[in-house]
Amino acid sequence: MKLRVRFAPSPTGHLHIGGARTALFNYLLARKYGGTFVLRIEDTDELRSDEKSVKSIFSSLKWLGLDWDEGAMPDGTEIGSCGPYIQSKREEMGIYRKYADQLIREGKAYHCYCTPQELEKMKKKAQLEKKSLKYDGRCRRLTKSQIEEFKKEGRKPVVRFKMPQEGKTVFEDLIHKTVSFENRLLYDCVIIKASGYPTYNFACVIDDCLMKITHVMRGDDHISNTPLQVNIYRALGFDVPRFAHLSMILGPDGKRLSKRHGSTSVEEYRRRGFLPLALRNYLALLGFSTSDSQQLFKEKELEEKFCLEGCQKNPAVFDEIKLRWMNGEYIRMLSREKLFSMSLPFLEKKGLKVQKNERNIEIVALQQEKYKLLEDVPYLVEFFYRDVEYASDAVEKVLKKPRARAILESIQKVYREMKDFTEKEIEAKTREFARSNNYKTAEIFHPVRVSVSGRTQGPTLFKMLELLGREETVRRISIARRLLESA
RNA sequence: GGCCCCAUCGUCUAGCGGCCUAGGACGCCGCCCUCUCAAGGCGGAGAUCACGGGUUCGAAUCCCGUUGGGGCCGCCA
Repeated sequence: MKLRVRFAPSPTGHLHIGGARTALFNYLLARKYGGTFVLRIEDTDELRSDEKSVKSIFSSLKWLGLDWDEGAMPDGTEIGSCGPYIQSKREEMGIYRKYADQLIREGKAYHCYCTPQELEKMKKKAQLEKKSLKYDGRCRRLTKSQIEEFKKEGRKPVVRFKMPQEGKTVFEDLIHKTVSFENRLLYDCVIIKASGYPTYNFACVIDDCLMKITHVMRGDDHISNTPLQVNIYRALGFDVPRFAHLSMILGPDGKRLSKRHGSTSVEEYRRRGFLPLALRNYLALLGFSTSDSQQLFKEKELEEKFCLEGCQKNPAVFDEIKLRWMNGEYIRMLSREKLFSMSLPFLEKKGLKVQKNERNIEIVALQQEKYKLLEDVPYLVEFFYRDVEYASDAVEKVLKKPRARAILESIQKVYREMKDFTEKEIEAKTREFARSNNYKTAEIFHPVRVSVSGRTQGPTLFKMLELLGREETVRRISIARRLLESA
């Protein structure tokens, strides 16, 4: 049987890091074994689901390069023969209702007329008596007259699934091995809400079955849902799929990753200049590793090396420092042209309108090894395009050195008289100047650097001057000299 | 509180009974390279394998317990 996996987000916000990791692992598993990766939208929460989130999730998945073979597509169409792939549409078709009715007919489910307030009271009471908080199943055996009474009151019932009350529900998890639950601790969960919508646990089972999903890979916060679902599969006479529960991703404080830990949506990482392949690589290493603990994976290499055996049971702390390192690695692997085009939006955001030409490509590439994020690019290149802002520490520590004034005056003259203002020539002339005047090279290099860039750190000096051009170099040295005179 | 899951350097992890005086990666420190900053190269610190019992000739690896952390306990998914 061909492997089929799915990613089934609920559209209640942007794609979260944890969701992205789940999607990635499903994608990798499908690619590795030549299976099918299905995308299903679980929008059965009528209040919180919205179209905007669907769009955002699509765009994040697409950005990460996690293409799906089947399911809802960004243009509103659907691919595949198991559709619709959006649960609200499936609900409209009465798919869930049909199976719920079947269960009721077979005596495996029943109507429950308890109101939320009554359930709340029940829970409070149980709490006081230190009993289990689960629903007590009181509506399992309602008399005809009781039902009439409720109907007269206008109560809208939910449908509850009759959970077995003895024995154990056991399943083999591909990552956790055998997981077992006592049935008497399970409870009759709601499968159809009063609104007529299915609950997650029900819709999920129906759809995974109808969509012929063979492997359900998801976060291990779903482990406790699994016995419920297994029993629903069985009651319906469905085959139970294989489960693989992935460990959680935690924040630095060891708590489940959430907004208060900083950026948590893929969208934010994109905005900050992380590269999709870098994020993908990093995410893959949260809960997966090869036997040689490989860190960096080339394109397609993850698809080849991914396997369930390499998946981790224990939770992983999300380490942005390591992600940044990895992002730097990926930025360094970019071609100059690619680096430039990817940097453009970030330059524009900072008000730098930069044409695509050889000079500008070179300017951006000049400090390629320094960027950790694309967001770093504008700051590191801005002085090429804007008036220099002299950093105070640079002025104090370098420009105000006793001999700097005289040196700047002389070297400016040298530059002014040069014919070919090229990297090689500038270096030759500058070194020659140092030698004949008995200066240490550093005495010249540093003030020149600060003069043209305003900073003590920057690209390699002579290339920087060449790119700035003779005019601009000379002009900036003048500005620096004037600054010193007025100081 | 009940149930479930988990437990190797600060972090991600290798390890699946002897090769482990525990390997790699990030981060940290030092040195080298060098026009600065990076990048790169080399080296270092960093884990009594949570703790306690077993099993075994032998345990980070298997079993039990304890502790700690996390998850779930919704007409949310």
